[in-house]
Amino acid sequence: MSLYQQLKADLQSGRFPPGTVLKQTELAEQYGVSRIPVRDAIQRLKNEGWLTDHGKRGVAVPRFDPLEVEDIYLMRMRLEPLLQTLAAPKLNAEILGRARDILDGMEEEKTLPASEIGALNWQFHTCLYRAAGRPTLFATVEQLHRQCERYIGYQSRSLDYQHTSQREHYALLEALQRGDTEEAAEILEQHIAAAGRALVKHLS
Amino acid sequence: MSLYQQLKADLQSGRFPPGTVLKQTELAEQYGVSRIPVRDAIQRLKNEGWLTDHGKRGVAVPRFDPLEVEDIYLMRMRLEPLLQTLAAPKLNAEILGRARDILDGMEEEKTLPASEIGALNWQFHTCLYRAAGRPTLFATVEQLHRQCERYIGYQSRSLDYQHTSQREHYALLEALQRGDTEEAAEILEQHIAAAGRALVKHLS
DNA sequence: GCTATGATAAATGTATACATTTTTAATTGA
DNA sequence: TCAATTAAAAATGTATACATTTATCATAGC
Repeated sequence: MSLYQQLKADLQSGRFPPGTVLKQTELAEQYGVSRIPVRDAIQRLKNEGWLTDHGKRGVAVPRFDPLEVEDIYLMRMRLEPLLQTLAAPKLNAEILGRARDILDGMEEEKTLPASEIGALNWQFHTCLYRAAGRPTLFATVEQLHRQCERYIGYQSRSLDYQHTSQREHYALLEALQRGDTEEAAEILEQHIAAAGRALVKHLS
Repeated sequence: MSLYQQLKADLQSGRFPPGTVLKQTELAEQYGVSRIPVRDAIQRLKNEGWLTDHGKRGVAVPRFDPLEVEDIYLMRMRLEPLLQTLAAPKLNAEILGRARDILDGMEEEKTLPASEIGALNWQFHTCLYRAAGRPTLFATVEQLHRQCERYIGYQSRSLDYQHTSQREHYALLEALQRGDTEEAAEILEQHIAAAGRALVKHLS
């Protein structure tokens, strides 16, 4: 397990509260490594929004920023329906089947931890997105999702929202199955908007 | 001047043709530094699309990929009008004046090098975008622009396109001045689409 | 008491040296 | 001759040591 993964996990778990300033030297000591891997990890985590520059020295754990959440979800609302629309003509029974399996898996297990639900949820969408064969667009969409992870964290969502979300997932899948690409894009846009609202609500 | 800047400039200038595989050791030797700053520079350049992973060892200078250009411009077409729309209500005479000054500056100097034209062009747009006060959205838009830089490079655009582009810039500015936000967004979307087409045409 | 300036400490940037991994090439065996 | 296995080389990952920059604090001057 790389230091990047360790540090990211610890940031997710809340070990370093927002506002904390981290120094290379400190981190190297704490994790028992030299500063070289620390530097690498910090640079990656800055790109993913887990850390931000703190003046000229050190990096800080950013505070939760509702405006950042709003921006990310606005972007996702515009890019993900586009990617899915590009994927739609290339979907086949196998891919749609895999997507349905993922949904069914989320449905069955009532006892899944929140982090697992989140992972399956993203697997469902990427399973469809990947079919587009558009690596550049896919990469940006993935990046935005990684930026969201900081906010989603390990916080559990309400069961109420989880139900709504699953209904939307199935509706999306059915629209795609009958080839109604525009309807699917519309559902997805609303789905992302709802996720954004739920997240903002949860954070405040 | 950091190694990152040097390396990026050399990639832009075509010193390393697409397909070239670069090793940390080689680069460190060539630039007369140790591998530490080389590693830092490589990681940043990978994030900006100037380099890509090459299996498990080394990085490669990516070949020009029309699909990547299409993806980037599709994204820009959806995100930049959004950002500008958010900025529109916050524009004032001072900002609009600065934007106009930049345009006039591009107009006057007929002898500007292509790279300078490109820089001024981007200054014009960011001058407007910045007013939105949406750093996250702005950062993603900037990142997409940096990804474009690899393709725009130092290649000069046709004077014909340059004229059209400037007309669109002025039309955009006027729409914003009279408060017609929707018209401005429409112009911007078409402006980006045209830039994308011109670039693809130029590359083939 | 407050600001300015300089000395000290701390943090980061970089070089060198070593450890680990991966690739390459060569040798062996069928 | 070709495939497989192993030894050598090369490239990357990481630790330690040093250089440079930035921050902190104490002291001097107003």
